[in-house]
Amino acid sequence: MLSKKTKYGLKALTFLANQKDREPVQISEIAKHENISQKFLESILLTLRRTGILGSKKGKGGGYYLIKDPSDIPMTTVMRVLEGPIAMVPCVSLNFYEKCDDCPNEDVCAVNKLMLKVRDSALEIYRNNTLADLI
Amino acid sequence: MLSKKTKYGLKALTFLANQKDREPVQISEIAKHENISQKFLESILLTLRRTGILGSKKGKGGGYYLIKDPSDIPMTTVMRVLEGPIAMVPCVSLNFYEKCDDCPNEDVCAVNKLMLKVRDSALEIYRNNTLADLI
DNA sequence: TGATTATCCTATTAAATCTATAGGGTAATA
DNA sequence: TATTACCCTATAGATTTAATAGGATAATCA
Repeated sequence: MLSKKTKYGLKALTFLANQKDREPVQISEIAKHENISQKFLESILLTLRRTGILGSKKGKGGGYYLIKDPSDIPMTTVMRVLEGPIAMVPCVSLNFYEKCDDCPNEDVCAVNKLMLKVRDSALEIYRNNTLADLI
Repeated sequence: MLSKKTKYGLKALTFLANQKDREPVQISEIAKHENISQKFLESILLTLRRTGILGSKKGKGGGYYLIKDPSDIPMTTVMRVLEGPIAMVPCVSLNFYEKCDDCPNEDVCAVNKLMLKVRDSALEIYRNNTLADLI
């Protein structure tokens, strides 16, 4: 199941991408428009800023804004930052690989075999979709 | 992330599919061979039996066995039984559809749009892979 | 028939994760 | 220098997942 963190993050990003200009938008405005708990959204936007997807401005007239063109923000990046690994098991993860401690041999593991295919198909979607494709 | 329930269930199913004959295999044997908590596995096998994927036999010489040919057990069935909906959000689920209460309009929702594609790609994998493809 | 075997079933606990809130700090603006 | 709005950490509440406990039931076989 997709976490609310990711869901809210995606909604916030598309809201920002839909702005006419790149002027900062206040957290409160995004939260209100997208029906999101403001404080929760605050921490999500902070994460997105730290990753270099968003920029921010303090003080009056401040807020968050996209730092890149929506077509330069692939869903792989967004998903990994918000949701974590795209793979459903660590042993098929590209960016977060980890050996399963209960599985003696990856090469003959059915779970590994199946989840590798699932990962590849998901990856293809995320790679071929940018923020621009969602608006 | 894939739940351990699903992971263990898949391992148990492939173990059964790898048996030469269709003789019942005891829970304890599967649990030992696949490094799974026996009691936890017990509840998983029970679920698989209730869904009609496995058969069981009580008493001496009893155990669990596949009730169908591995090539007649698609991963869509297995995943839905063990993991639940294939979709990552209820609003794009075929078998477990539910409207999001925080989202006023599905048609313009970015999350819906993206997750629909992800669901379709996952579904294609699960539909085209049976238990026979995992062994 | 009765002892043994192994599944069947419910309830409960323990652990982990997710979601949300609280409360104040910091920097920019006018 | 007052106001605005982001910045940051900690924590609590809720939910889900994983595992355990303990016995009931049914089949087998001597």
